[in-house]
Amino acid sequence: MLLSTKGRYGLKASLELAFFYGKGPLNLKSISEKYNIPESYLEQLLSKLKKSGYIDTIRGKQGGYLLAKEPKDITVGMILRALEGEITSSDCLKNDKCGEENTCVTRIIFEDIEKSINNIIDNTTLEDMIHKRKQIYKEAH
Amino acid sequence: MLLSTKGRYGLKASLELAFFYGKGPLNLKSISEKYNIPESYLEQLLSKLKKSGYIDTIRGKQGGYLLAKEPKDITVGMILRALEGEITSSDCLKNDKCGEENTCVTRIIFEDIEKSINNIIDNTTLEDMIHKRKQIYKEAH
DNA sequence: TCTAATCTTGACAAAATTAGTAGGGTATTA
DNA sequence: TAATACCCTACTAATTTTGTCAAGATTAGA
Ligand code: FES
Ligand code: FES
Repeated sequence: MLLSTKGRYGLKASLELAFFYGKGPLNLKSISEKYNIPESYLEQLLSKLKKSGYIDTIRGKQGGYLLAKEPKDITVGMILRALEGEITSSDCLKNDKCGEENTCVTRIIFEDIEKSINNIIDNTTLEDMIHKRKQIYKEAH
Repeated sequence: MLLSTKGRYGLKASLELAFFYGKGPLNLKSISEKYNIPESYLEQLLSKLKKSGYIDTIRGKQGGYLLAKEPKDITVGMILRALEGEITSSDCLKNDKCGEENTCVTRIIFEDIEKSINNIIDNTTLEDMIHKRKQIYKEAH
């Protein structure tokens, strides 16, 4: 499996923040309840996203989390990498554990897979996803 | 990470068998030594591939493993799925743990990723990889 | 000022998965 | 018939995932 719940939870939360961009902070509980994500776990994820610079926080009453940049300037890849680390098809690509180095054929296909994954996640912004959500709602109603 | 060592080891071994297709069986030790894969571990993987019908075995002296079909009839996807189970970007796609079901936007991107992965692994056969290996050797020498 | 709401931090723990190890059993053939 | 090689199951170690918990810091608003 490419992504764990970290990426899934974190991306959903980011998307929620993107949806509220410009409308004030969202607190942890509201997000964790809406998407049924354990509060303390989500907290850790949002903390990572903050350290990576994608999220800002406001402490104290009425505080919460908000996107640090415009939705169009945050890609899905940024969020996923902040949470899951490098997104890779096989870790031999990063740590060359293979031994065959330059003549490994298996490597070629792993690279192909990885390129196509990166191509998707690096070319989809949170704004793109908001647009898609709007389309979905239109179709549903 | 999309693939564990299971898929990596197993794909390498399968490729080795594909390379020797029609030239008699290869024994476990020769493969495990060549690619530096723990013997007993590889044994388990090859056993799975046998149960899935991609590999035949010959017991006893002079025995070993051989591909059960022509390299052109075995895809990378078949091997990987036999070893790793369903290849997926996020398991919410299989077990709909999400709760939003039909209106989940996050799901869309996971589906895109998965399609592009499947597109690659289902359209690459072991024979394709053998051709690539030959090209690589030509370039290297 | 007091207090409740909120994020902050770091340690801890349970569960699941991965990556092996080990060893006895079975079939084949030189 | 002995050596070779696959077969099978159980066990273990290591790692990662998926949380839980508690004490603290900050702030808005009564
Ligand atoms: S580099 Fe990944 S298997 Fe060779
Ligand atoms: S279906 Fe996967 S996050 Fe909604």
